[in-house]
Amino acid sequence: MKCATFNTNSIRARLPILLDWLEREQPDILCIQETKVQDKDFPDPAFRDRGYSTLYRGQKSYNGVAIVSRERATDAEFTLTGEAEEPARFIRCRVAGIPVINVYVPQGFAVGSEKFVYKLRWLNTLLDHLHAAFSPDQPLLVAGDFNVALEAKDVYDPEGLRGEVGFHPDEQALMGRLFEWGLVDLLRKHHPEGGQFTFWDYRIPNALKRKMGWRVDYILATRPLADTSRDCWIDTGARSLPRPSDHTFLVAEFALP
DNA sequence: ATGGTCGGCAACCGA
Repeated sequence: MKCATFNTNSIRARLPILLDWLEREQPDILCIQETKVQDKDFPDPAFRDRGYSTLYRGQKSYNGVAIVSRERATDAEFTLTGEAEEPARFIRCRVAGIPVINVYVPQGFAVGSEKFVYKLRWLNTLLDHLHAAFSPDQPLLVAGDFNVALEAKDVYDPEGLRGEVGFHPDEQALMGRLFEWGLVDLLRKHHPEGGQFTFWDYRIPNALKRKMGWRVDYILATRPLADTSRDCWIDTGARSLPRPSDHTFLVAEFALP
């Protein structure tokens, strides 16, 4: 079983590279963030034509999440119940019997801002949801864009970025509680050396070429599922095609049918 | 080299 996550920054703008990757890699499950499309405009036929089933929840201009899967998903929920509710950032479902959660964690704008407080609250709500609805002893996949880098080896300039949004101890502490609960960071498990990034800021000229990246996208799994993982890797996609995203594909392969 | 990102969507907001 192959699972992946990808922040598209507009699924319509990125559809050619997304479909190219889908046909080439044939994942069983793909979690998508920042679709930036209302449900009525989601490009459903492109996925159906390629043998994939879809779940999506979007809104105008901002946010938007989708889960694309070979097997039809069941038990779909689109609301992270709790204090910090916002549409189009969360999907929970089951695919082939495995619970799957796709998240687009708020970016947080700037440390100390209202949006930063909201980001911390959102992560807290996710943690509460895991405690309430799941057990770390059962298979669970959590994938998405968390907008948080964990350690020095996960950003290009740890000294310069420490304390900034996306690399702040309060965010990292909440991520740490996900791991304490029982989620395993699969890229870290298979490639602990670090220095591998999933995101480069468009506003920094030639950030990709200059290796000025962050690791903010994750595939996480509870121990029973993580124990079956064969590998996890970053795929920058077909950069020769027009309009590559500022994020990469992140992929995990499991020893499951 | 006197500029320097995207995308959505129609003036800026969000990342």
